[in-house]
Amino acid sequence: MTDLFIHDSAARTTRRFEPIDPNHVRMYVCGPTVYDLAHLGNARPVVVFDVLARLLRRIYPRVTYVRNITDVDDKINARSRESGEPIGAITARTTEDFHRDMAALGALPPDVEPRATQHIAEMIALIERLIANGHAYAADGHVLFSVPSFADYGKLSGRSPDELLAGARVDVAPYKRDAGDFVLWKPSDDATPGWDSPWGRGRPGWHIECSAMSWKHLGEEFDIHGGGHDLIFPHHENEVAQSVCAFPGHGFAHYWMHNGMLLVDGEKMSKSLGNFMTVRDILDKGWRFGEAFRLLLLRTHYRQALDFTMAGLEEAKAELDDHYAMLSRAPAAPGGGIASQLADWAVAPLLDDLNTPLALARLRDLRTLENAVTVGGSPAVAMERARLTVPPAPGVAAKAFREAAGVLGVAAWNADDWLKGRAPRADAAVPGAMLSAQVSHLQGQAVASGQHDEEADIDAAIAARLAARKAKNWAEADRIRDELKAQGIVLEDGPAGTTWRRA
RNA sequence: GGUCCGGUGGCCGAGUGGUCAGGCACAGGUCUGCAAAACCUGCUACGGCGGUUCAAUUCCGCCCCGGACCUCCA
Repeated sequence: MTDLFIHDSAARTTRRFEPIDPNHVRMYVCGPTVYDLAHLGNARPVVVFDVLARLLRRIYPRVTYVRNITDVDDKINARSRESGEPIGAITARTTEDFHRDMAALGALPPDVEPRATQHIAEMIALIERLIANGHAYAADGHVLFSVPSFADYGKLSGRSPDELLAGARVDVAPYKRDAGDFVLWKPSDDATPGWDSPWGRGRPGWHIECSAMSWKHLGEEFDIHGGGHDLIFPHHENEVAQSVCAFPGHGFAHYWMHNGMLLVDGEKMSKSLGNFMTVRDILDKGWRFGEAFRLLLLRTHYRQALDFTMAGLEEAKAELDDHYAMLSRAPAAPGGGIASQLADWAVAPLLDDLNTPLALARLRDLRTLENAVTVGGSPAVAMERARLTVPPAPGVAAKAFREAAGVLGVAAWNADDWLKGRAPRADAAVPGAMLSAQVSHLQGQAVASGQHDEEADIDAAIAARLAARKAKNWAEADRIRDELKAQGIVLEDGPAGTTWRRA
């Protein structure tokens, strides 16, 4: 395994990744504010940084991946006022929905998933440090960060405080010393959640939670901080200001990574625009569309904008169908040797700032290699790209495929279950946490459909067709095939007999 | 208005100063009772105008178009 390079938003260039401690890589990614179902755009950073976490774990002996849950926020308060549902119920339910949806996208849980409400003490401690260091002040029940006190403010997002003010879209609160100052702590009235603090009963501002939680779980300084591109300003800019000023001499995050926005009809999908589609909407099309959506996300480089279309989702689903068909055909083969060499070749593009589209192209070459040696055909073109001089033995390319696909987190299901559209039963490679979350959500669908009886009917129809074919009664054989096709069952005649799959 | 990112073949989408991306769709072929699957072949593009260079899709400048951010946002 060679070196990893990642694009650092702060440096605005791609840098070789050099961990603070090669024996323990630490990463923080901004998680959801839990007041509503996750939309498609929310899923992008989850999937992107899931791939990064998998890659880091392949390279380094220990990785701590922290992704927070923001369960105190004025949007949550507003939702509660509108619906009458208690705040605790909203956040608990939405957190559970989020876990379920992300699991259905094949995202492994982070190592630590801190809740903002459980880190109020750390936030208060940070704010006290900032006041003591002369970077924050209390005013009118609020505590504000003093932007002019931090010379590097604006460095991350690449703007000067003057520019920021020129385009500011909000009125400046009277208690601010400087128009750019932002809230660390604000007072709560009796109807709003609040915690006792040196400045009275109140609640945290938006940015302080991430500074507090990354500090608590990763320390004053850590390797990678990730999130959506739209968080660079003000969220991440303010995080830097808070953390660096609270802990002078520490660099906070060494690398900043930001994923591009997911668009729909050419515009950013966002809750404020109301043009969003939820992950749940995708899953309602069938459990296989969870992984199809994950593949769709990875087919575009993470820093590019991605325009979501249903046609793209269907294409991703079809690609997975072909992958699983290959996997179900391939014989078992030992790992190591050529298999690991091919897996490394397929994964290698990820080392270049997570070039998932190229890695996926190599996965397709592994599929072609396997198909050529197990089904028949020429593996020459794929061999050339994979720099092979001899065709791999049957099963070897599939073995490599499984290993490389595991880093991308795709093609993780049992191949036969996928093809036959059965209740998902993940392969052993899929960790239990993911399995249980997916099965609990999805198992009901298949069981309710009376799947076992249906499969018996399909097998009977295939047997009847076989008899017709033996009698050279082609009309009857084709009639049976067409009848099954109308039910979404596709038959394939091969040398080893007839197989079927669900379209 | 300010800052930044992008415009690649019918569609999606990597990448590169000179030699292959890849996928989908489409067309043809091998195989097959037919079909499907699989494999093979074809389809050869880099928004516009200048500049640098022996050579630019790739570097620079300008223009056009799209998008993001400018204290709700993944």
